[in-house]
Amino acid sequence: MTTGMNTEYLKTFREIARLGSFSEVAREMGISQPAVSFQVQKLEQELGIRLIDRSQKTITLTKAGERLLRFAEAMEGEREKLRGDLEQMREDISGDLLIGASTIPGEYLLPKMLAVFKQRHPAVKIQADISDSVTVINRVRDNTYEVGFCGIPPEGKDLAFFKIAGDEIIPIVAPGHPFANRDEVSPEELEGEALIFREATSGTQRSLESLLGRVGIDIKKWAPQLVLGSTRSVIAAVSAGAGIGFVSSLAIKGSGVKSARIKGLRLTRDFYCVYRQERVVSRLLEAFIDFIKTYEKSHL
Amino acid sequence: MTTGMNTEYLKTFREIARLGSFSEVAREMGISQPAVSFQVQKLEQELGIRLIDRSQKTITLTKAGERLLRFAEAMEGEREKLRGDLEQMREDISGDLLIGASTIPGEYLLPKMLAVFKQRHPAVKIQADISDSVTVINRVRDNTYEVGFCGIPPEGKDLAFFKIAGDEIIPIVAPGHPFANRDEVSPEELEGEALIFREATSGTQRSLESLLGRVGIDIKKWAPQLVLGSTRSVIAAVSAGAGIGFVSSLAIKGSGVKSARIKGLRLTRDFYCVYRQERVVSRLLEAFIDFIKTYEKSHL
DNA sequence: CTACCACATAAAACATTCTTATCTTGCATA
DNA sequence: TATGCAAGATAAGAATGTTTTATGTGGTAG
Repeated sequence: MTTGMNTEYLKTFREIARLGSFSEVAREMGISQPAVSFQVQKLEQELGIRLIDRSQKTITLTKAGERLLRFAEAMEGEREKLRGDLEQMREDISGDLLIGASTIPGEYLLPKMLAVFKQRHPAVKIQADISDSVTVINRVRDNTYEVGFCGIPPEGKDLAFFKIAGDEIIPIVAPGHPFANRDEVSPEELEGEALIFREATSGTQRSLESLLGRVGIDIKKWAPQLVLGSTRSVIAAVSAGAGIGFVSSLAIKGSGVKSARIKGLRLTRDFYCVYRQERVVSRLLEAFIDFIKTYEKSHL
Repeated sequence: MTTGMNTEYLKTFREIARLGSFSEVAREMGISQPAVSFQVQKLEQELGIRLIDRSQKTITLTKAGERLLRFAEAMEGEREKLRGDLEQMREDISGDLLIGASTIPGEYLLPKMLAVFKQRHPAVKIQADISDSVTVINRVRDNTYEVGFCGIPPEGKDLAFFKIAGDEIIPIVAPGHPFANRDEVSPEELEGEALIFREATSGTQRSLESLLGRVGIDIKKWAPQLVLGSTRSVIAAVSAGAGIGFVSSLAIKGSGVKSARIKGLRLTRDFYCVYRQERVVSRLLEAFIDFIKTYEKSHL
């Protein structure tokens, strides 16, 4: 109903008071000039009184505008104090956290998340071990790790889990490769190419095998050109023009390789956060799980 | 980018603290329960900390929640003070205002507007005279009225004006009349009916005549059954079954008569607010004109 | 157990706010 | 005065945000 006065509008208003120009505020705040006009109009409407006299070349706050400015500044001060206090409360959360993660989540998902968490709770010490999904789940179960991140959901009621991200395994090629500018390639076409696999025990390779197996394709019959020990080495080999690799979509951004799609097929899988089902958890663990759960929502 | 913390969310939060239940707050505030959940989530996201513990049957504020509550209350207090001070400033606008208005604006548009203005500026005394459009304009020009409302735009550069509302002259009949349930009637059909006109000098009658004249219809050839002296009497006569009247669409709501439409024809006109073009105007007049200009925007 | 109550989640409807494009006005310059 | 420029206003459509409706989930009491 009433649109409500929000911190953003008040900030705009303070900037107008400071800079004395709508356009300049717009530039400074990275929004368009009409957006500034709009916000001022909204404030004036909500308060039922003119705040800024813009009939002359130079704009001036009205008396009411001056009053609102004081309010906006008081408000900002309170807001700052609030921020500080909440910061403090977050610092109260401290201790050590031992995490296990499988390769893809550990290398491509966790680093950013842990950095944000660490910034939010500076007093926390985190150690993250990287292994494979099965090991992660076992170590969470036996309480070696307090939390784990893996590519397969755990079984049994002793462990709780939730999905943290979706992923897709996609074929990649060097930019000069014939497939580089094609949206889709057919499974038959792949068979004739120089393929680069991961070792058979890797989670990615196993997912690839089982996902293709579901649609009747047996990749064991495809003779790989190379078998490499990590996602990074596959990407490096592909970049060097050694052939076609299959890697997690999460791993390729910024690597310069080109991705394709297999016709009629999405090789998707999910990653999970796993922890022991218990009534009592440490405040730290609770905060961490909570953070992971809401991470996606609050970071784009 | 950030959605910003607005007064509405904080109000919801205070209500939650007071009532201890999302659902109840939803009922009380006339919104749905998911809307309440949503707002709390937004707050928690923005502040990056859990505010309400809702894992048990009864919900409790966390420490951070308690802190936010104090903030919300301080905020509300400041907001209240601001409201009071602005109120005060509005009261500083005082004096007398003499307004002229033609019939339709004077009877159907102004009453509500003046009531709202009066509430906002209690120290102002307003007198509104009702006459016809031409008189209104003349009296504004000679400074008898400070502002005028009329159905025709003024000529000459000494007067400023702007549109305040659009209107349509439409045929009306009693609910039992053969035209009552028809969307449209043709001009020919009208000619044969018992017609009720206003006197020839009325603004409505003149608009009717000129608007129909433009499409080649000369209503002087239509013999009216009755010629009445006011919009209200036309409506009364129509209600009594005396025939077909032509009145402003603004005048008929709640009167019980049925409106029709003349095929292929919209008899539209606008109403204007008129005042003298001067550099210096009284604060009262400025506030009044400003209010009228923004009235439409801020009241639905 | 089972029913119920309270909060969470999802999808779609709905509303607000922003951007782009264009207009108007005042002022400075020629 | 014309002419151009800079600042703000306005309009229409795009992009976001918020709410609703419908449904899921879990805890608690009977």
